Amino acid sequence: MQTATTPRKTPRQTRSQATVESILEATARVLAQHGYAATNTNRITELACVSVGSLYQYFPNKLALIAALHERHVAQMAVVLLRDLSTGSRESITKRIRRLIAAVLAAHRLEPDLHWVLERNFVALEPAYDVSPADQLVHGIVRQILDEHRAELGVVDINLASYMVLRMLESLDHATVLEPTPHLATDKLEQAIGDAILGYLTRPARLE
Amino acid sequence: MQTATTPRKTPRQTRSQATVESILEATARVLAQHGYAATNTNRITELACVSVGSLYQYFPNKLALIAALHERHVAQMAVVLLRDLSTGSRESITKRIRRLIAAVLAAHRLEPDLHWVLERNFVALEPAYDVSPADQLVHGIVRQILDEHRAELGVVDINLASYMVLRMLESLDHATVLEPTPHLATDKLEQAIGDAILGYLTRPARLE
Amino acid sequence: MQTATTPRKTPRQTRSQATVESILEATARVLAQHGYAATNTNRITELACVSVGSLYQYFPNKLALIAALHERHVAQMAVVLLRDLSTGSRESITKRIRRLIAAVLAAHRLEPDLHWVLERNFVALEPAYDVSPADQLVHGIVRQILDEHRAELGVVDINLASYMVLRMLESLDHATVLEPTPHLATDKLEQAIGDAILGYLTRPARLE
Amino acid sequence: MQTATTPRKTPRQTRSQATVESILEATARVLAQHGYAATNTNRITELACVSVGSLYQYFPNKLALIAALHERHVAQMAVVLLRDLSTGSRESITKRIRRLIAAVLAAHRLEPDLHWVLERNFVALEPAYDVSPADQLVHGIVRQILDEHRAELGVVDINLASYMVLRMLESLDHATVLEPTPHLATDKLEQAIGDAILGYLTRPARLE
DNA sequence: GATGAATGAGGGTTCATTCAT
DNA sequence: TATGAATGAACCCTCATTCAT
Repeated sequence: MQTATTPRKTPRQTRSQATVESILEATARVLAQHGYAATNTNRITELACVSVGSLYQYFPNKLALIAALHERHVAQMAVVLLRDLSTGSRESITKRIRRLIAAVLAAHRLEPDLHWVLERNFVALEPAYDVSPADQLVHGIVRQILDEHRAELGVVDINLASYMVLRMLESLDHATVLEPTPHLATDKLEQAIGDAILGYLTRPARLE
Repeated sequence: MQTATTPRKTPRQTRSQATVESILEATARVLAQHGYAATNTNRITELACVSVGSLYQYFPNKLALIAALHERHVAQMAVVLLRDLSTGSRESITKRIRRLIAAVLAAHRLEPDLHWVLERNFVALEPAYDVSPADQLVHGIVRQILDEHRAELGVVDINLASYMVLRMLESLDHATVLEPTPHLATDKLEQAIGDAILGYLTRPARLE
Repeated sequence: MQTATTPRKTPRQTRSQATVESILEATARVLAQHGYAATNTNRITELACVSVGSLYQYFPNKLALIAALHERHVAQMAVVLLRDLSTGSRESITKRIRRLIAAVLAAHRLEPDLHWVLERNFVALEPAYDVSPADQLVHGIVRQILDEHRAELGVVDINLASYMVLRMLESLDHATVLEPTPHLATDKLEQAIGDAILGYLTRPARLE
Repeated sequence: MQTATTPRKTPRQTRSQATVESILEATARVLAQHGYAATNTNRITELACVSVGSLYQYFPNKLALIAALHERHVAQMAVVLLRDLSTGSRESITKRIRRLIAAVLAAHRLEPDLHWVLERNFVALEPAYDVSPADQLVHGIVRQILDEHRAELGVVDINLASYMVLRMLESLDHATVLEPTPHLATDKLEQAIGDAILGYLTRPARLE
């Protein structure tokens, strides 16, 4: 079953791997620098010092190329997340949340512009790509934290709570990394994101 | 000084007003249904039952057309916001925040898909359009609330706080309106958004 | 027999005459200022403060409009020529040639840019317009001069000679009026044109 | 620094060279046959039996294509001029002028119609193209002749004189080659052009 | 008579994709 | 396998001309 965005063939020789690598790298740079609309196969292959034909030897079409790039990108993010989140499962909830935020921020800082472009254009096109391995990883960790600290927190609906936390994480990270707001120091923002999430989770009473 | 996105001429007769209206309407529908990339002048004019020439009588180019649509859209959002936010400036902070959330949600529900597409594609292209009247309105109200309840809240940095509140508002509303999450009832989500913002604002102590 | 470039109807009322006049005037200005390619009916009617419909009430199409303008222009040139050439038929050949040159230059100076544009674009399109009344007038005068001074000149073939004189007149005048050559004073050029034509006509011996 | 009329890429393979050649050839024929206004990329590519895409692989836009054609054309003219003018620098002025006229006529006869169209439309659009290699060549030769025969001639102002000679050359050649005047034999015309120029240059006295 | 809204064929240009070499 | 020349559907936009009001 060969979907439209499946890579055409896997390169076996090292030379071919280098070609594919340089194509992906070029795609990433063009996307990040010039945006989705200005990203065309000519620009990519020129920057990659490769002929168009080569591109189509490994990718059936443009979308598949970008899908592959997306996959590679989220895989790289997942590496960072796994590295930063593999420990600390016995810490306080505050520590764990703060650690989570730091990890997600680090992952977003890998290639902010590329991430931005892919998120805005590609994922919107292909909703299936929304639930990437990295997303799932973060998702799982959030659920786990909420689960393990359920007693401690006033949270009733874990589904709702984790959804909220994920949304806040994502959007605040986006804002922090991708839109460098002048006059707002990054460390203060990171602190504030933690405050917001923890505030939501641990809010003692509803002062209606 | 005629910028590239200024409408070409204002329709005077009722007939031409109807034409412009139908063009804008068609543009909105095509954008919402098919997305930015698939929105071309042919599709628009076909749906509007109008010739290409008519489009270009009133808009100097495609971008100007979308700019006009954006302007119209945010104006409509502003109407809703003004209607829902004109009162209640003497209520408790909780009430005010909840009212604000409800208003912003209502505004986003006007044309969710169109809003989404414009936000993701058009505004990204033309950053000048980021600070729409509607945005400024909400921005002002948030600052005002924080200002007037400063004593009550533990907030120190008002810039930071209002930035955070705005981000949370925006992204959570987006999520709520644009991505109909199954298993999460809208009213509960709205409640949760309030909880999150109020939690952030009124969080009594930092439990580090 | 209604050819394609025949004016549609002659305006009888003074108001209509004013309209036609202002259309022609606007056409002349647009042609002279912006060139043939940038001359379109919209620009013309805007400058004329007249609706497109009005234009098409008096001219069946764009070509007819320009033909009419051309006709008007050469008529104006003819007026100047007639005024300056009506006397002096008994003077010396030198005087007559110099007078002719002065007259043709004066005629070209009426609307140099417009003349340039019409000559280069319109006449090439419609070769029939090449032999305008003004041309015929000059043509006749040249023949007459050559005829009357035949004995005096070494000229044998009057056809050839008048052809040559006309060509020299035309091109040198063009150059003088339309391409203001720096470092070459106009009066010296005018003198030189006379020298050239007279030199050709009166050249005593062939120094082969 | 890539100006708007610089060719896009130089064809390396023989196949692509043939393509470029056939495009230029087709452009020349369309221009010569149908004129500047009726020359569009569709017509060109159809006649060249080539797709539009191919045209735009080698020329960034229509103007660049025509610029390239112009360049090629004047280069071809320069070849003829160089061939015919490389000798004879020690002959009498009469011989030299006659030789010059014959050479310029030969160059103009290469592709009269194309030359005409390019001169009238393209060069007028892009004045930078006015001073082509061929022009400069002729210009230099005229100056040289006048300079070397200065004593012999009554010429005082060499600037003025060479300007006049060039104008006469150009316009008379134009007329001779491009407008086949019936009843005027070409050889007689060529003779007359020489008479005119020599007459101008050697005119003994001013018979005012 | 006058207006100007509406039309749509036509033109320039791009770019994903194919395929002969 | 790699190349890059060739393709052509599709897109944006212009402007001469018509016609209902």
